[in-house]
Amino acid sequence: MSDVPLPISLPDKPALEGLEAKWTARWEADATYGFERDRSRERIYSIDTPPPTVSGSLHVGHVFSYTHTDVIARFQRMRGKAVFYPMGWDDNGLPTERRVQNYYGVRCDPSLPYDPAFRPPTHSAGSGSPRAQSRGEKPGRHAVAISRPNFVELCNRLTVEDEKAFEGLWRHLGLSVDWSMTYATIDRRAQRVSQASFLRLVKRGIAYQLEAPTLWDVDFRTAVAQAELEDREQPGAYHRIRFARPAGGSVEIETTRPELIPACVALVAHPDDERYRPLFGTEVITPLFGVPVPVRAHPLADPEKGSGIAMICTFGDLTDVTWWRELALPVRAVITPNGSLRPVAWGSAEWDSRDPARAQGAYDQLTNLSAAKARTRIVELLRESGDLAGEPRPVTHPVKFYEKGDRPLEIITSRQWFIKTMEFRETLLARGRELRWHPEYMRHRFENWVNGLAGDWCISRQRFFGVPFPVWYPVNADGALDYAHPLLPDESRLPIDPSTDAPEGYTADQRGVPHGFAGDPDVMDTWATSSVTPQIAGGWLDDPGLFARVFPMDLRPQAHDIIRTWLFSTVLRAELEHGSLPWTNAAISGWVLDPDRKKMSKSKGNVVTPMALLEEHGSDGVRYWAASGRPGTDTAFDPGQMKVGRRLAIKILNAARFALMQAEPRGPIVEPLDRGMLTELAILVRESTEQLEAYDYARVLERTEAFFWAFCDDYLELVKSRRYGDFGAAAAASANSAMLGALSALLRLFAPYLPFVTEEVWSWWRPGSVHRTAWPTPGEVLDPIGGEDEAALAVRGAAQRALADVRRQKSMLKKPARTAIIEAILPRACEGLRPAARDFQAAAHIRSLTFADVDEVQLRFEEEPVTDSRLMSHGPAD
RNA sequence: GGGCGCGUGGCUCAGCGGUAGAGCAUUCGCUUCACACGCGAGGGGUCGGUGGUUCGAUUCCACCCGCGCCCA
Repeated sequence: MSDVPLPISLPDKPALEGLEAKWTARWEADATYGFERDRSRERIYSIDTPPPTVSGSLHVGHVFSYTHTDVIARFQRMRGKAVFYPMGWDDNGLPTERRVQNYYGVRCDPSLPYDPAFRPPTHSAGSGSPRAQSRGEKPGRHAVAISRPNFVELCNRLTVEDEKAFEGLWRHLGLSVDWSMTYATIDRRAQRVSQASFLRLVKRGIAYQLEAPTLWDVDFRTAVAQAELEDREQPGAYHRIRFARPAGGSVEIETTRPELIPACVALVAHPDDERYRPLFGTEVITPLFGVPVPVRAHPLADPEKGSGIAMICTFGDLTDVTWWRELALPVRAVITPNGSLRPVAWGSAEWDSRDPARAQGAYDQLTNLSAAKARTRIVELLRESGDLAGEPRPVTHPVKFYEKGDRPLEIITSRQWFIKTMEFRETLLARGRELRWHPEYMRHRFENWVNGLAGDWCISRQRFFGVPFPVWYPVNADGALDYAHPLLPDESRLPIDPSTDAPEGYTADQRGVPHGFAGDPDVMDTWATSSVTPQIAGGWLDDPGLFARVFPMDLRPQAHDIIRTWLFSTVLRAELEHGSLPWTNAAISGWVLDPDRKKMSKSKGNVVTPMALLEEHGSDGVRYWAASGRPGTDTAFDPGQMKVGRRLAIKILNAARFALMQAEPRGPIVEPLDRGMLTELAILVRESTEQLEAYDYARVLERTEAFFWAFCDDYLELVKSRRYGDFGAAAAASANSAMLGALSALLRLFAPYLPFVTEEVWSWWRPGSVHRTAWPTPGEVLDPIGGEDEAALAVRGAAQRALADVRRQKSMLKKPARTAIIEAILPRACEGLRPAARDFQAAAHIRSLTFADVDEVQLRFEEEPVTDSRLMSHGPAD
């Protein structure tokens, strides 16, 4: 501790109020958390923070997990690393579109031209029914249709506001982010990186387009990826349905989706199923529509399920897709992108029927109905025709939904861009083993997901506010698009928007005309951009010097629910682009649970907004709660813990005030209690450093807190009399020097967790910011006492225990604290405190101390202090 | 159905081979000159169940039960 002490200036009544405002302003003005980019790689610690989605509201879960990251960032900074810690905003995609629709009462119609004079309707004008609002897609009858560029403008306008609110909250929480490096996943830099990376993948054949069956949300009218699915238990019913055999007789299948009978292309049973073996290779006739379809064999058919024979449709589920592909079946699609049944001309080439008139009569009653309504209607038709065997049997079964959607997903054939993943599965598993996970067991989530991948990653989304595909297609003489020869821009032009920019060699007026061009209408999946945040933040294309210093990054912190999306896709992209991991460590946070042990819901998070929490308990108090949640562990939302944290912060203020209020004289640390305390502190420092290196921040906080509390309640009490000078200047000097050394180290140990109170106390007597000060070392703590002092450690322990023994006796006898002890006889086991007997006797108010063969502490008290009231009632003779 | 995690005092959680710990809550006491947003003390648990390994298990192993998450 060689720094020159400042003149000590102490407040009369230290308090936590106002520290957030005071210190966030100072840190900003001093660029305390500015990244020093000229360091060499090994002296940099780089963090790839998941950009929060600004259109969602920030909730306590964000505060929780981002605090964990900040603790690590602050620790590494104090360890001497230049910490690369930018914040990003994940603006693009559906959440923002929904919010803009609801907020402004508009909807996007890409067919409209840009209107430069457009003014958004006031959002109070109403935006549809509550249900429509909650669903987000249908802004209501009175929503104003606007062009895509106008819509994107509104998206940008709203996200700017959201970003300000988010940044304000993060600053108030005390995140040590370098705000000069902030990015958004929709800004030009992000678009350039996304598009360039995409183009490189196209050129290498890793990104490809294909017309294929794709999971599709009929409300949002967009393709979705496997990672965005979730299974939901839904009520449904098994319908037993008769298919006639031409030679007579029938076969009964069971299905939960009878409305897809017109889309049936085959029946399928297990190859070993004796019941159906004779039927393989024969044909059966679909009910109502009279379509001859083959009976086929395939091992995926489950003999135990239903009747053991199933119908294959275009497409009822992903197994249908597998069967369709592997059995080379035809396509007979009836579901449209909006989820209704499309008109069909029965008897035409693709829609063969033995009785076209009857098929048409039946099907016309289904046309334009939603799948759910068509199901109800077709059941009635089947019942009338006698093709329904028995009554539908209600069941509850898992149905695939888009995680943000309201209606079951359909499988629609459409043209989409994909990134190859299946052929990299082994490589990805190897990368997963290479990555250091905190906690280790989270690796299984990743492996589980990679092993369960069912297909390549579909990255096209039929949305508006996102990164456009930098692709055009030539328009043939007949007006059709030539998908086989996409027109790609030179990388130097990026970012481009194919809906407003023209490809090289074409002019703008050739858009959409024969021999002209057409832009790809889609935008990229939000993860297609978010999976390159290390490249965006690290300056991959525009700042190679920076990129080389920060990539692969040191840390990806995130919650465990997005391992399959964010973590997975980022690992994939880094592998494809750089042949490396994107980061060396992944620190996985748990969730915040409400008192019912459920994940804290959005609505609940909104009841107690994060800012209100920070204001009530103080940022340090909330951070204390957050940092006590161990890596990966779901943690209960617990205001009680925040209060504990707040009390700890107040205790730090008061203890520091005590230590600093009479800091002279200073001198050699010779007293055993002082030496023992510092020896113990050095052990804490050493172990804390090791544990923080291993991302075990919660344990460090717990142990530092325990040490600090004992430091206050035992050590400071034991040395109080001596430091006030009762035993002479040299003895006081020893206490003061030890106390200040300990305070300095303790403030630094607490600094990553409680940045505000530690900075406040630091400013009373030390130069600069505690957050730019070197992390304490055992050597630094031990230097003034010439190394560990085991004997002193034992003295301290003995004194602590004996003090507790005396306090116990005194408490059980209900003596006032200041009651003096004329004589104390302690068991010989306590004799170890002898070298500190002076301090011990002063703290315990013991006049005469002896050791003897007794089992328990024996105390003889002086007469209790006589109060005025006793004088009145008992008289002076007492 | 598969994977992972968790089940320790009223609550929230540590510990993880040697006769049970913390904080909160509760009870009692104390205005002790840094702090009553404080200090001291007490009560409270057969560490989910059953087997096994071991001189010895809350701690290791197996199975079971319950809860949660992820994936089918």
